[in-house]
Amino acid sequence: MVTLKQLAKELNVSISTVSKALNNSEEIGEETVKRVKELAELYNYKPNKVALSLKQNATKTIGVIIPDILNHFLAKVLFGIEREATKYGYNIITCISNESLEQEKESLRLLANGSVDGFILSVAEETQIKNEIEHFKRTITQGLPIVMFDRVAHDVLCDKVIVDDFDATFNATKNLFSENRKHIAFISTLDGLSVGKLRERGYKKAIFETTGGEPLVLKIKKKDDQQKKIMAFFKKNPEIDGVIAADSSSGIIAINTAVKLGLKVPKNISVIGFASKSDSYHTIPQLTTIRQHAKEIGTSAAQMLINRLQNKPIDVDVKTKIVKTTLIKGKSIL
Amino acid sequence: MVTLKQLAKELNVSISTVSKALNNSEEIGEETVKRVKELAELYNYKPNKVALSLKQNATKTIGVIIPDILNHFLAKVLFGIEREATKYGYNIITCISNESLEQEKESLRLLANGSVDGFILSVAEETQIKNEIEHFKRTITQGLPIVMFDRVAHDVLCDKVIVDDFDATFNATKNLFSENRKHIAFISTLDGLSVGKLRERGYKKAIFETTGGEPLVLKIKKKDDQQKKIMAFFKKNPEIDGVIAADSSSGIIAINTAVKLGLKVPKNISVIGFASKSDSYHTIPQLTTIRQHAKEIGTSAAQMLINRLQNKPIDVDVKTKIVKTTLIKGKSIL
DNA sequence: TTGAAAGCGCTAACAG
DNA sequence: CTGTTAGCGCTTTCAA
Repeated sequence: MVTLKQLAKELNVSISTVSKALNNSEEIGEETVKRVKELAELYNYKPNKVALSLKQNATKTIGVIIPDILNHFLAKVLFGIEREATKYGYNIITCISNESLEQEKESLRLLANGSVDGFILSVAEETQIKNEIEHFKRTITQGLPIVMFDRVAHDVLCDKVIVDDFDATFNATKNLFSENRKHIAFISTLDGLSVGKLRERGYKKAIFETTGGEPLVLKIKKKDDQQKKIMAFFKKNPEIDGVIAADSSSGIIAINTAVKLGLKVPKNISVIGFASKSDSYHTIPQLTTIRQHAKEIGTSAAQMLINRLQNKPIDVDVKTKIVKTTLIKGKSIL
Repeated sequence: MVTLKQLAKELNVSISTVSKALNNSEEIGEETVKRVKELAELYNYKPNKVALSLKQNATKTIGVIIPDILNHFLAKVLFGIEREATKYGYNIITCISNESLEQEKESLRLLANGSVDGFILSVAEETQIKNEIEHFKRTITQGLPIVMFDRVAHDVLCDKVIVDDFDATFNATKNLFSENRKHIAFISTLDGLSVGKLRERGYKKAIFETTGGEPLVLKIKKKDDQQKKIMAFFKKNPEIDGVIAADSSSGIIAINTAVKLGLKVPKNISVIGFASKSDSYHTIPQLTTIRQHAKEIGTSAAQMLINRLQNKPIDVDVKTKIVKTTLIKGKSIL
């Protein structure tokens, strides 16, 4: 890479002249500016980012820590963050915590050394289970703002972007009741997560409000065979005529399992799942989905962080933005 | 963030003494080292990454440019890259080209200013179609090594990690012939990509070698309704008794469609698709998949790049690593 | 209109 | 054993 120094030498002027010329300073003579710019162009000069960062004490880089890149929702949020960040001239450094508290801490620690100006993150499962928040607080105290999305630590004072998980399942369940379903089950692989709990509560509230009957909940662990669990669940509870799935794969597998068991979807059983558009094509009939607008969540999170970074006076009041879900009707409900 | 300067002042020693003490230099007295380390600990001192990068003229950061983060395969490669990079103390800056040549160029340009030490990338679809490679060459000439994976530009001299796409579909097709299938179709959404073409060729070669009959190919465009296309294809060609799907969703939809049409899988029709483990659970029976070992591809790519970065003498000969696919039998073939 | 110098935070050669 | 100095590439004040 060419440096100002090299250009200056070649042009027989000083480094500062070159710098000013390239930055369109009024101070420099027209002729000089022209000469400088031409040579810079020729050598494809680009200001060294690292030097700029050091000088300006800001990297224009955002640290993003997500628990799982293979999760379609999280990947899509990342996409949204990347788009928005790029738009404002920010780069993103991505770390994957793998749902591990240790890795989350480590990533935070490693990047909190001037590598990034702030963080956008979704809390790891282990962190939520152990309810650890010190590492977040420490980071914020150090002067690095954090924006949390989806899985948030409520006790940490920072900006947040969340989904209306409770309302989403509440409304979805109500929806199935309104098409006269009597035995609506809830299937979830997200038991350890704040969002999983909220979704379960929304479902239960709808059940209690409507029938006063017993909720029917199937919790699946990561290591379980999801297909087998769901098949066994359906066989054991043949009265099930509606399913709310808290995650994308459970909804897909529920439909396929129902079909396999000879049930007609949606004639005999309705299914609604948290899933993306592309997931909904993985079943026949197409899955009715609760969309979380992952990309918008990413966009909002990035906006909030960049906003905070650019408003120098440390704004004390934190904001929580709720991105509302939308129920997109496929053919899996009446 | 605390700096050496502040520590030095507080300790009444020089900056370099502090620096040396913290770096366990032999030069510094035991007592001093102790005092320095204690204060550093107290203030949670961490060397400023940006200053180090400037000094050492290396950022320990890798630029990763991928065409689509929502593609499960690419996301998994990214995961592999992140793991391996982290292991060696490298961070990754991720850019998403969105299959666009312009964005790919822009990302390369924006990061080639000292932000990263090298690149790992998979070529955007538009770039492959237009066959543009100048931006890659320019970057390499600038001294930034590139490692390409999966979708590579063969005319660019750089390290590459690729999949044995041709062999994979060739063998998969042969496999279906060996279970006595007579009318094997090929379904692909990847027509514009180098890997899509290779997969088609592998299939065709197997067809020609075995039956001498006509290949039966369905190409689906991004904007098409994939479910409808596949349904129509099956209806128009009821003789089909085997399917090789070049992408993950086509395989899943093919099985679901077959089931919908009343066919028994695998009794009446076998299906093999390029897909991940989690995808294979999206069908009943479980999809037989060609696994690309995405994570290993990421790991290898990262290793190759880091290796090149650490072997200062610019190694001229480039390597291409082929990661072999594995056929994982589900229940969708005999 | 141009240049010299300081400084961002750090390391390292060299001097004391 | 400790300190001074230079320098990584850049911007910016101040001096010429």
